[in-house]
Amino acid sequence: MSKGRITREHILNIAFTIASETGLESLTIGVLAKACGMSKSGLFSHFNSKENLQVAVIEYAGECFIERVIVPVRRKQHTDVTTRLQSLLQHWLDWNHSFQGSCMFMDAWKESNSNQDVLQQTLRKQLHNWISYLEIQISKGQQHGLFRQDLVPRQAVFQFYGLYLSSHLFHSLELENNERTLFWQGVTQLYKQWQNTDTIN
Amino acid sequence: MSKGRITREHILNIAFTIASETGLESLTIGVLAKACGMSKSGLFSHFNSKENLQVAVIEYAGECFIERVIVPVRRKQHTDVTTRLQSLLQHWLDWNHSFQGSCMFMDAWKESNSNQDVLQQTLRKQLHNWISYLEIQISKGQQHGLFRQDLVPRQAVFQFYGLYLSSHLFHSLELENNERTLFWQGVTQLYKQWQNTDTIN
DNA sequence: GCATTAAAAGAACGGTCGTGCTAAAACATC
DNA sequence: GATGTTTTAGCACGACCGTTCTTTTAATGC
Repeated sequence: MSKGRITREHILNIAFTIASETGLESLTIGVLAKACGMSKSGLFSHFNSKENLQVAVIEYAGECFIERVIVPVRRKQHTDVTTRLQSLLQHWLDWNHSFQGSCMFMDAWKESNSNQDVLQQTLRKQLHNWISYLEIQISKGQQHGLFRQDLVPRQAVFQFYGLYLSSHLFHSLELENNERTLFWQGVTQLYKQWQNTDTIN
Repeated sequence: MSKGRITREHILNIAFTIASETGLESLTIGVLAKACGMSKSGLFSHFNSKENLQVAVIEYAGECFIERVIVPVRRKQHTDVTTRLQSLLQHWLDWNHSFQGSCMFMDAWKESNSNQDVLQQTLRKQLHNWISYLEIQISKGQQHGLFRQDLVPRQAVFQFYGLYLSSHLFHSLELENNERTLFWQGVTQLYKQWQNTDTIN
């Protein structure tokens, strides 16, 4: 790998850390350059625009998300669907703990405002990917007879996402503890109402 | 009312509109001054610092929230608890429709990062107020025999908030329609699992 | 080891930010 | 209508932003 690619990766790594802690908006070129121990223009030449940098950071974060959330669960192919889904939620909840207790993608999504820019579209694609991945997991649960057949996967994902967002919000308001009791309580209740009644009746 | 107070109120009104559309972060003094048709320094002298302006805007938004969400429902004292709660959710969902489809308080909460500043504390207080108001409504529902006795109000509010946040997110991702089908579906399911089983058994 | 290419630094630019200071305008009071 | 008090405008400041140049340094290929 060329020297350029290596330092570029190094920059993105540090940029991801900073953006995780203080938001993508606060990731300025000057601050990032200082954190990397290099000059503004030296860093700039790797991306040629602020927007390209932001997009690169989001894509880097996307890879990191897959690494931290999806891959660990994919390894557990031998375990049953329930525990794998549970594990997925656990990793999702923990993937990007910052002091503000939020999720980087949610942060970035809030910040981006103009509907046409590249950054917004990159984020949109990543969020869509994650949502449809979750939908597929729900469908698998249905196929294994875990959930009732009339459950709409999107509705289920919608509710999962709600608990996820609520957990972040309440945690940052100091109304949710570190064990995420409210979150897991909500998940349990969702399972209960989704469960396949065929096996009971 | 003195002229100063009048223009101050006028400024806050416009500021609230701008912040609703493009976020509190993007509410710069220069932009706001231009929108108000006055000079930067003229506007500035009403607040003496950016932070004071931000706090004033948040407090103005809080009053507006009460006006739009709480007051309309409080007027319906004659109707039953269920429809009043329903109406509360409806107004909550609609109170601050911006093009990005988010809630101003959520936006602002994401943006504020330093735990000690006045802005963050102001926001925190407002969110706490709203959450405990919702908890009280749930308690009232319990007292009227609407919900089961072992329902924890905070848990209920946690789930309401989840649906609220999820609805905003999915709407901005164009995965939730304007009738908020996914949201209301979620609300219905929550009611179902909270309902008092005494009346059934 | 040298020539070529890539990477990094340095300095400067126009712009916008929040914030002071001072003078002018608008207002209220008598 | 003159006086004293708010309210507003004008201007300048230092700081930081993203970006563009030119020059120097470092890595690469033969």
